[in-house]
Amino acid sequence: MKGEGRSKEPPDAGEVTGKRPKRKCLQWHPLLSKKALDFSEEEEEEDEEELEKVSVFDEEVEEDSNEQRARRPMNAFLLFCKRHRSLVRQEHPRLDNRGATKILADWWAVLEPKEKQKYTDMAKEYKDAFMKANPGYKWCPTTSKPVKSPSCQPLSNPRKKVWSFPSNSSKDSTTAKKVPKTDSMPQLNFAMADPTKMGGLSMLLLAGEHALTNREVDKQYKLVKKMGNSNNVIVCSQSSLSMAPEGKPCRQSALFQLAEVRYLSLGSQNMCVKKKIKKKEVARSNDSSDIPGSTKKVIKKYNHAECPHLDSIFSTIEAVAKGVWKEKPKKKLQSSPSGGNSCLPKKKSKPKVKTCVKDKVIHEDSEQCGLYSSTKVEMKEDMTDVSPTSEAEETHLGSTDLQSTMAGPHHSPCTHSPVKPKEEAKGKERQTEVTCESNPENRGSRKSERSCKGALYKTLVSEGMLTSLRANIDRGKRGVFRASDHDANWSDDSWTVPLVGPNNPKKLKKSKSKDESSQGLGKLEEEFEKKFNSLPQYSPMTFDKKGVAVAKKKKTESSTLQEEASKVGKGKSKIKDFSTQLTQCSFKPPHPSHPWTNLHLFIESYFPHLWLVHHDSTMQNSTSKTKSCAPVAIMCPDVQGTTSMEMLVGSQKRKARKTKITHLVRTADGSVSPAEGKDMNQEQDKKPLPQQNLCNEKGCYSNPTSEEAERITVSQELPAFFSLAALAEVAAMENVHR
DNA sequence: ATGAATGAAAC
DNA sequence: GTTTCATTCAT
Repeated sequence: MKGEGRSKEPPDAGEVTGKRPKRKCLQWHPLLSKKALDFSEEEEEEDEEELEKVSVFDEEVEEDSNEQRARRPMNAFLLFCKRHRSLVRQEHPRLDNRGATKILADWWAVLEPKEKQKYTDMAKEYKDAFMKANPGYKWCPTTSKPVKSPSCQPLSNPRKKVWSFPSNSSKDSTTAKKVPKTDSMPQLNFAMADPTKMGGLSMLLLAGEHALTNREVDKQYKLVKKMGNSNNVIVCSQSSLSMAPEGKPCRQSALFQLAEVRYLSLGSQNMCVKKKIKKKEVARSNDSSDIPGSTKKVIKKYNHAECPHLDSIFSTIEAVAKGVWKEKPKKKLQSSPSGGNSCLPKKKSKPKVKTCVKDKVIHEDSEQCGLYSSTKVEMKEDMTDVSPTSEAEETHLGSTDLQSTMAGPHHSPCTHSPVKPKEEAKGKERQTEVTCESNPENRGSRKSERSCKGALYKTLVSEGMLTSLRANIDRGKRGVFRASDHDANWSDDSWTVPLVGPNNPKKLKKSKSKDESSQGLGKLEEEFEKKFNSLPQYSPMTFDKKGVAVAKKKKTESSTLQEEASKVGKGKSKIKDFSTQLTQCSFKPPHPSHPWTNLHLFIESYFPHLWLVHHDSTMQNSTSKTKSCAPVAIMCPDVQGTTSMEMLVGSQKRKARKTKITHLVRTADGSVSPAEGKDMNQEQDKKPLPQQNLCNEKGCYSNPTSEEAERITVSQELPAFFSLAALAEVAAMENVHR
């Protein structure tokens, strides 16, 4: 087992294709170098390393430090997304994230530079801080080959450095060298601690995060291990909690505090480590499942981290222990309990795993901590001690935190106790500016959670709390509002909405999980949150207006269209595959008899943002032209980006990846069908499809024949734009008949 | 795990 | 130019 991990390494390192390393690479390095215990291959950067290290305790090889890989800082757009996504969701509850992202992109596009400024500034600050904290950080870790940067590599092992965490990767030239052996931490801390630089909370955050994650964690783990983890864990969580409140007074000092804490050695408590455990990891750990340590570690992490929510955590842990974690569990069935053992999946066998998961879930429900074997025991311990406290604390903190953190004038609305979301919902109705959204998400320091988010999220989903709840809400709301307005009260509140049923464990859990996140945060995170929250949040209305304005404006300057069209025609055309989008929307084709108006409604409901544009610009076009290519065009930005696309603000700048491109090909029978494959591009280039359904010089689609249209309508497999076109066609025809 | 967007960085 | 990966979270 131990050895195995290593075996993997060679391939990665050895073969450098020249391409950037993929995720795989990430997984690789930490253990390998060391000894890779059982984990042999770690999946992801973060967590594993820690785990492993722990095991190692004696010596930490530098690699340990490396293992952890810091996450890239968010860019302006991402910050914007994070800040506004909830708003978008409020407006369009139906939309899934992808759709929301599109809208966000549109919004972003229409924002004036000035308005973007804050975001870009923050992004920059964030980045700078990050880089300071992580001197040698590479965005894209080089594979085996070190890039040019000196920071990276150690001669001895090129691969080891790959990940480039600052701490270890630190530059050789500077002091870094010693860091690895002794304690890399100190340096980092200091750097961060530097008052002059402290200005950016982001920096603080990063620094703190980073430092903690790497070294601190290791240390903690070690300590814990020695001491007996369960207790430690508890302690940690408590301490962190207690500190939170007190910390608020001085934000700037947060960093310092962290540093202090660390150095005190206190022992373990330092704040929260936020790492997410990847499934793979889990799986691996599982392999080694026999080893109690692994489980423990996991548990610990969670506690510290932002995942206070014990229940979910436990379940996750359990899953991890089993090695099943990754799978999505369906709760419905339960298999025999014994099954648990049987499923130790080293690999991911889906079916089996599922079963296991189910078992787990069930167990939990029934006995909360029904774990298996060794894991079980430990878990219990932790739980007993922790649960009560943590829970109470959580709640408490939850509100407290919010207030202190959110303090911002505008945030007030958000500060509500989790318990009563409803009220807010009412008031909230359109107050986009306030940002309730920040509340749930931000407040929770979602961001930091990123690390654990994946796991947590999965857990939630698996438990059915998240998805189902959300879906239900959506649905319900939809039913009510749907036609009328999209104001949608449905907002983030709904998330909190636990109201649904206090009794219901699921709900509770859910709400809890949120709270937990908030509470779990460290000060640093809080700071970050603050800053983040201070970013302007623009109301949807604003964007709508802008969008319209832009559209109009663009419309006036139609000249560009031509260009685009020609461009497309040249063969550069790459078509995005919208079919997925459509399908995602649980698209239901309107009844053929639907009149145009209905069609519009339909479109609007499914593609709100598109509709927006369409409304404005396209419609007119359609009037003049007999054919309604407008909607189609809208659907297919890249291609006929021409007309309508132009109006669309933003997005579509990027070309679709080759892999994602769907090409239309006329088949022998004359029908059009999507073709996949890389070759398609070439084909397209060679044979311009303008003649086909795509677009003609004017940038308009030729309409499919009615027959074709119908056929298409039936099968949803076809690219969205075709489907829409077909729909439109059908609808139009029907209308005419009437 | 995927994808949807933008953007920064590394190729 | 292309590819990764940052964010979120429904699927």
